Amino acid sequence: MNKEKRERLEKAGFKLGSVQEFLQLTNEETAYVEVKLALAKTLSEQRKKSHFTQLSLAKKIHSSQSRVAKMEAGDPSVSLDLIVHALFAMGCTPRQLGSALAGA
Amino acid sequence: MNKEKRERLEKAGFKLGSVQEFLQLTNEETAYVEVKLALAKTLSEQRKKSHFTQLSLAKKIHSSQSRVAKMEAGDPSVSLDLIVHALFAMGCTPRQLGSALAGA
DNA sequence: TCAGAATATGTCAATTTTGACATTATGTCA
DNA sequence: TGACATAATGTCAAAATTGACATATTCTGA
Repeated sequence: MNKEKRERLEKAGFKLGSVQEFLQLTNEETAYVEVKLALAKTLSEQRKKSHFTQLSLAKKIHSSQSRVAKMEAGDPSVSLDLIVHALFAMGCTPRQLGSALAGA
Repeated sequence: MNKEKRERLEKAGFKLGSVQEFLQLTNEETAYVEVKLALAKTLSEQRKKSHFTQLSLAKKIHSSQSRVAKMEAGDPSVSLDLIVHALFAMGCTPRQLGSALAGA
């Protein structure tokens, strides 16, 4: 959108900048959540494939069963870092992470 | 390795479990760092491609120039979450993240 | 060579994430 | 059914991450 059109619209009362920003933020947030959920799902699958319980995985990465449950649920309180660490502990390769993300 | 062999080796003084654990932890850490650096590099490239300065990117994601510099350096004090958020702000798709990781 | 823009580095209070724990829910098998 | 393993949910103090700031360094034209 060019400057003139923006100025016309904003003069007409449209808070266009902030709407755009809002939409962009929600899109970013959507993408972030999708990535988190894709990794969470991969972790759950990989853990079961490796015949680990949430508790045994927790021990392996020096965490707790409840936190592993939250990882696999994609809970807002867990970081991507934690999920990624867990995935590597379950034997995933960076390439596998890449595949998981491609499907997000 | 089976239980008997492990017990023989441990009786002989090998702290096998912990050595294995140590090696595994360092491998996990290596993979994690590789992933972080791959994303950091992608962010730096994508930012330049989008003609943003570290400062303008910082504004866009409500962060600061210094933190963006640390993101692009893969500094230990920045989380994957922050880098991923920045990547999405620069217009990356989850699929692009996947490609970046595949090359890690 | 200089000035200004861009980037890097160090620090810190405030916010967020963490492991741990308690408890509840859901399977699962005899 | 009931005992037991596994998984889900809520809470919280401790630990890690964050934006902000100050400052230093590097880059880039003129």
